[in-house]
Amino acid sequence: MQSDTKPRWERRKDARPQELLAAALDLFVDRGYAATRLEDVARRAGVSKGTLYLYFENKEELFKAVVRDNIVAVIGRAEIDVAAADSTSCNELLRAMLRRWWADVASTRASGLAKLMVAEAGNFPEIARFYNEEVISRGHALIGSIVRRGVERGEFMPVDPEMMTRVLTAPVTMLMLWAHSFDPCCGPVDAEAFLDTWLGLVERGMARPV
Amino acid sequence: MQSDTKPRWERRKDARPQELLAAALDLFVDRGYAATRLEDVARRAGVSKGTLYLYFENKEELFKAVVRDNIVAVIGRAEIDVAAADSTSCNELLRAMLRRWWADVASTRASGLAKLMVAEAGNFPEIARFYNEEVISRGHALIGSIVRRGVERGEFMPVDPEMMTRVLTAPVTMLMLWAHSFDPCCGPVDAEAFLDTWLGLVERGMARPV
Amino acid sequence: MQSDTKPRWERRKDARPQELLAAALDLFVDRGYAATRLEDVARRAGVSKGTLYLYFENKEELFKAVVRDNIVAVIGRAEIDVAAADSTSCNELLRAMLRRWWADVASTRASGLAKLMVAEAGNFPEIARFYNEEVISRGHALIGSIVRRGVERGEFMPVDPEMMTRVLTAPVTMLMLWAHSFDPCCGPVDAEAFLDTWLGLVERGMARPV
Amino acid sequence: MQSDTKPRWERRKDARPQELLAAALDLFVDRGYAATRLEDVARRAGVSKGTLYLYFENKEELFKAVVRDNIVAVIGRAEIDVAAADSTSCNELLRAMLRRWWADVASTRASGLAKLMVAEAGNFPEIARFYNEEVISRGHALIGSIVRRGVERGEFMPVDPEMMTRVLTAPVTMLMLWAHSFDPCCGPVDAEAFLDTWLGLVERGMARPV
DNA sequence: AATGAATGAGAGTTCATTCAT
DNA sequence: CATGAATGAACTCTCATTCAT
Repeated sequence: MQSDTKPRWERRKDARPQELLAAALDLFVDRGYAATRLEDVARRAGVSKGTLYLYFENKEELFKAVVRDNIVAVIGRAEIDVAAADSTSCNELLRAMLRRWWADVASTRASGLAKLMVAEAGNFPEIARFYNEEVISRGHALIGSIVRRGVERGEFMPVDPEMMTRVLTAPVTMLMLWAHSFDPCCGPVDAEAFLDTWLGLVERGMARPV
Repeated sequence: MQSDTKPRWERRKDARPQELLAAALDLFVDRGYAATRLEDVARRAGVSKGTLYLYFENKEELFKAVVRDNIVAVIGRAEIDVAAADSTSCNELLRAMLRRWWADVASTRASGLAKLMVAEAGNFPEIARFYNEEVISRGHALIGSIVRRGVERGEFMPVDPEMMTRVLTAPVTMLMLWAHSFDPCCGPVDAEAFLDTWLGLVERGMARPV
Repeated sequence: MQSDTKPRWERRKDARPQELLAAALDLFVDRGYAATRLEDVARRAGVSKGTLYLYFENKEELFKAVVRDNIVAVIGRAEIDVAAADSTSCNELLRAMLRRWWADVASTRASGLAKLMVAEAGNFPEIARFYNEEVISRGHALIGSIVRRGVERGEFMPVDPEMMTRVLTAPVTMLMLWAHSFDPCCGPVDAEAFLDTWLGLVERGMARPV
Repeated sequence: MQSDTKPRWERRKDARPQELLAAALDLFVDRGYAATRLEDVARRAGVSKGTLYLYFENKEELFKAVVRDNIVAVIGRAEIDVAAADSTSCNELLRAMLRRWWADVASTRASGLAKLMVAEAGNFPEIARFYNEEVISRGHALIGSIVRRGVERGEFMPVDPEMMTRVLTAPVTMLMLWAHSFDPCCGPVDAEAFLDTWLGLVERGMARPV
């Protein structure tokens, strides 16, 4: 369909943003915000420095776009599923959501964004607020609704749903953070075993019944 | 408390490295490694940019010194206490250690080190390994010994001590990280309520006994 | 007025260079050569950036074309009129020419060219020389011929016609320059009042006492 | 007093701003704002690019500083002299001021700023306003006060002082503009002859017949 | 003829590091 | 010891110009 002699623009405008976002995600995640050079992002996406600026206004906007691009769809789908799962036991639903979070986000490259946000929240309060509203709050609301339902139905102990939600999400978040901080240099955590242990604890606690 | 034989400026001189390390810790924690300007560190310590180089070879060495300097002896004391607390119930001991960690480290300025390490471990593998050995591993060993003892004595459910240790420490670690990332711009977490909820869950889980 | 044999887009095509020149004049006048972006010129002319290069080799050539294109035939007509006005009093003729200059050029958009040339003459000596020959010199010759005639006929004081010509044109030129520099941000000058004051001074200062 | 082996900083901090301002004036004047590279300014001042930023926040601030540095003192002194010259004839005073303006500003390198302001007023409305207030308005007020006094005393024809002031300053301003636009490529104007012609015209045109 | 995606040299700006004083 | 002026490499961002479509 096309001669291969001078493929100056092999790819299409439509694909560029995604290619750039993918490249940016990779580099931001493993070098951090400041250490990521836009020229490297461009090169990894197979374009030149200037091209990047056709699609993103500046480095900060690129960063925001990466954050947006890697979190919205996942949360959106999860919200729908939870709303539809009224008949499932809350315990089952909670376990399913936490495992799904792991499978869909935490075990993927996108988990690096969590570390990135922890690292850069101080430098980008605006993005931190954005991430808090679009990711953390929505995630908490999702888990929180399950906890609340479970408490109301008498499936769960009578706990403070807000706090319990933070507690419930913390270990999975830590799994994400380890993956992009200590794991690479101090050996990886066995995530499956960790999750099993964690979900077991959630279900029944540490104390041995007498 | 301090000998008065030395003239004032010499006493100042001895304090310089500590003042610089303190200033550097604050800024590294707030802004991350790359975004921290040495000029700001110097100014905060009340000296000039050039003076900093009399005490630290370069930015990287300063960073390493900050990490090394802030690995305090808290763990050492805790290790002794745990070894001595043979008669205490493991449940009590575990709760005590987690609360103590919170009180002595996580709620203090030193907690910033945790965020710093999570943020920069990828860029400083060597120092991450060092931190892992001196802090994380020792902390895990400490908590792990309690868990193992509890399991052996039949106080705790038969869990994998290694994994359970990671699980047990994760929420408190998250509390430290939040304090230096999202808290400043998205409102603080109520740490006391969080800890209570967390320790409650650890003891008995979510499921309501029938 | 225009043949309808050509289809619409071809008529458009013929108009393109003029549309581009008009857009370029506006922007060059407002922002100067360097600060004018070719993309803005193209957009203002309703075409794409690439199209501009079909008509002009590069930015410099566009600039030169703008200057050349805007050197209108006004002077030519004025030259004829002056030659024909042998019987008019030189004072009347001089006043008429200065007012006409104002009415036909200085008060119109074309006056921007003067500002542009003052601003960019240093960077484009070649085009400055061209402008000098085609506009300034001819304009000076025109006014100069009236002055010389007036002096010869004893209507005017015995002045140096060359110098007096420069003097006579300066205030009207300034009016043109103000219109495209300070007027937009510091409020416009009342041109009519200015001209009246100016011509009054000229009349009293030029006329030979009887 | 000082060995000449390693004269890394030959000049003092105190002298730097002036050296940089002088270099910047030269380059801004003959290349225009945009075409002046800060590296060239620095090199001409004998320092490196970075040093420039120790003294001026950015290019725009440097530009403003150049404008400020080259106009204030002159106008200030003239204001004092005019206020003190109450007994001089207004005609004499006016001629003296115009000649002095020529001698102190218009014939010097600083006159390039007038051209620069005309060229860049559109791009820097803020500086244009500043220049208008600090230079043009003050200059006009100065000349205007002489005109008004002359009219009141019956030395001058009954003219509108505001307008006449603009008229009176226009030719000298044009002299400044020519010097930095057409003169270099089309041959210089004989400023002395021009001024004589101009002042002659002014004298005859302003003086009230007895 | 027209488009607009792509390029890459070039300019402004920052900051770790040096060193004469 | 302490200073802070000076440096220059490195990075972000711009825009004239090209060229496949």
